[in-house]
Amino acid sequence: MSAYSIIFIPMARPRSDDKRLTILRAATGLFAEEGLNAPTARIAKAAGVAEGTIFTYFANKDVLLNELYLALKGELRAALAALPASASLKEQVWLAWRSYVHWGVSNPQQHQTLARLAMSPQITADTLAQGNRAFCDVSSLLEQAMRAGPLGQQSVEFAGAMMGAMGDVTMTFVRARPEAAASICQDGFAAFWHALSGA
Amino acid sequence: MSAYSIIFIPMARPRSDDKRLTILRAATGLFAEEGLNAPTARIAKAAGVAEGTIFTYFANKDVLLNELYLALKGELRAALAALPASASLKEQVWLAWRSYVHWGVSNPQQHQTLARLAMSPQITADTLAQGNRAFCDVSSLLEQAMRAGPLGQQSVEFAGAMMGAMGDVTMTFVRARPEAAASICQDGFAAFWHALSGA
Amino acid sequence: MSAYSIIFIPMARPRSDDKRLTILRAATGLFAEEGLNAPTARIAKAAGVAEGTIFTYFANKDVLLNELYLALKGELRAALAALPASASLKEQVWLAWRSYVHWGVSNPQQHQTLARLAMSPQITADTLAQGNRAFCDVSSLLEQAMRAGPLGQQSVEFAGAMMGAMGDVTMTFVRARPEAAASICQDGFAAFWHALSGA
Amino acid sequence: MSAYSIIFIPMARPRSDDKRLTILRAATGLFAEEGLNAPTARIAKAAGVAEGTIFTYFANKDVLLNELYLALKGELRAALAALPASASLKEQVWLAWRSYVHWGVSNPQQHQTLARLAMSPQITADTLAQGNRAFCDVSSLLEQAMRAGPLGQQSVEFAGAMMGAMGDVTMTFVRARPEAAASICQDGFAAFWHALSGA
DNA sequence: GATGAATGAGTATTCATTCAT
DNA sequence: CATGAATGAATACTCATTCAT
Repeated sequence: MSAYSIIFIPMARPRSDDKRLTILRAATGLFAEEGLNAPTARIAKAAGVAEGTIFTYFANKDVLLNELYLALKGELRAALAALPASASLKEQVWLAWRSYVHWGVSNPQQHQTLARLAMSPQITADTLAQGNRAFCDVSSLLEQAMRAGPLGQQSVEFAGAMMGAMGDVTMTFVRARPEAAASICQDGFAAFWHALSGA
Repeated sequence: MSAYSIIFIPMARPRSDDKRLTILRAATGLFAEEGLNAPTARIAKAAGVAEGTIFTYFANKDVLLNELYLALKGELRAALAALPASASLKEQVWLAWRSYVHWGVSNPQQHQTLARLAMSPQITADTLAQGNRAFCDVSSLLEQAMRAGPLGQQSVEFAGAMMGAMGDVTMTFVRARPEAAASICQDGFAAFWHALSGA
Repeated sequence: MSAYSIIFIPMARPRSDDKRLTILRAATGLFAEEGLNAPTARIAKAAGVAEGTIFTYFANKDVLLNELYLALKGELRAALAALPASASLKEQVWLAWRSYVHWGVSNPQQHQTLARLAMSPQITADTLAQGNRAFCDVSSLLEQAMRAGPLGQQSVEFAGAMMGAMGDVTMTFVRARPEAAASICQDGFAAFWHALSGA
Repeated sequence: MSAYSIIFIPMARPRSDDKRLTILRAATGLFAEEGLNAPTARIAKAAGVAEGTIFTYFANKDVLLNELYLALKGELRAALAALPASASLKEQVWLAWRSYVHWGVSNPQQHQTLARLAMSPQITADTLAQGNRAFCDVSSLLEQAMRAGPLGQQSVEFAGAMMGAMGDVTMTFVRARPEAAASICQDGFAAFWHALSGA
């Protein structure tokens, strides 16, 4: 950026990011428990801030919803541990799958809220698109894996959506029987891998 | 009144099943477009009845939601054409899959509203259970097909949920590219069949 | 009655007085328990008639309220047993007092509803006046008794109102301690008689 | 903010007791004119506040009613001027009576609303009890005065209720003929005093 | 006449958002 | 910037009354 740039954003970042995150976290919890129409007043209380404060961080509730969607997608992305390039394709997909399921199981509120947001009419197409952008490395993995499989003629997005959907189902059943988590997660992956690669 | 009737029971306009359905249909449309918190007043207007009329057919909005869930599940069930016992297992599953995807694609509002209801905290566990009861014949198909596959150790419900989830994804992509409906539906099924049977 | 008539309405007295009374009685009970804004629908149900039937007997709810007021005043009037002209003035007043208190205690719903109606803005001045008309014989008793007392300069209505108010208080306390009914009723009368006659 | 304040506690507009009172006063007027089911919206308008504001001061209408009851009882209590211990018993009771009647006559809305609230099923027994607590000094007066009278065997509450009831009647008649206020008030008291003391 | 479904104005209450402090 | 009282449009639900059967 040139020294002549007109818009200068000082380093003094007001509106502490900390408080912003606290609000998002409180919203996540409430949305999981009461649905997306949990009142902003309750979110504020859960976050330990004043009702009005929410609106210094988010222009309105819709903005809050969209930013929360991106934040949760970001957390999920961060949870998908680095995929070691040395490992085999199947192993890499397995690692991605496992971290996805693991994230959903250990962060049930985040996962459920993310699922609800994804279905909500308040999340814009733009936000949805932007949310997917971070997952391109997983996409390229899937692209390779699906080539010879039954979805060979379809788009990577199709395979990605399948992974999300099948992963969600798997999480649900792990949650119901946590003691069988490992086998459920593995069997779910086996099913997904067959669906993807045909073998 | 026939001359044979001895006891005269005066009767006001009977509650019409037709009107009940009109309301449910209007609700389906609005819920698909605006989410489950579409106001009852708008539902009434869309159904062409007075606001109060909704509450002669449904005690409150929650009841409306739950009954709508069951009604939509029922429509879906009815759409799953009779499965010919003569056909092979794979063929029967294929027919079920195809009718499911077809139903969702040609009834997008019903499908989306059903999906939203299924995630909503207002639908009781009891309603969910009751909704599944009608699908036991599909379940027994899946049970046979999954035995030797990767989900062999898991419950039928798991397989059923997978079918639902994978079908939903398939519908979404058919909707985006209707001209490729046939191939998308088939490829989706191929993926599902691999996931289910392992072959 | 002809053998051909299916529906036989006896003397063809329309709007059976019986049903009218049933409705008034049901209203009395509900008004006592829930206040005067108990819904007409509930009154109908309690009376065992259809919602609409109420409005063939009473043009609207206000009319129902006013007619109920008069009906209850009438019942009260009927309960004030004939006052034997042979008895002394004090004894006659005592009999009137005793029957009043007794009526209120043994008909708590009637009494409470009457009290509520009397305070309600929906009862017209005309109705109130008409309700008092039947009590002129009691009035003339009071008129004689009050002459030499502290209220000697005031109107009979004043004394009548005092009797009503003091009687109501007495009923309330009898209801709270029914086992002491007799002494409470007597002491209440003694107080009233002193207030009235000054001795 | 003073330079001496160490801790800065940001404060929004504090909840004003003034506004609370304005609402209660508006409610008093409307309840007197239209009965207790005057809509909250109209109360708000009369008080010059937004509809929602009522609910920042009173959790719901029932709470408003109960708090209004206590407020009115409080006003009445405050109106019962200090009773000079030097005066004779009868004179003290007379002062209490006169201030009571005077209060009711010069605050007809307060008085009528208080009377309606006292009969309403929405006022809890607890509120009623709490409302009476402030009147114990009057009670002890009555206790002395009633000892030798016709109510000697009864509770003070009985005498208190009589005073309230007889006072209410007196107010009503004063209101009808304001020019005769003094004599009506005195005669009413004479009647009450006879009822109480027997002389 | 009797019935109860239909009506729609009316009601208490909620809630996103603003703004005085 | 934070706060939370103030706002008023919006919402689910009620209820007196009408009217088709």
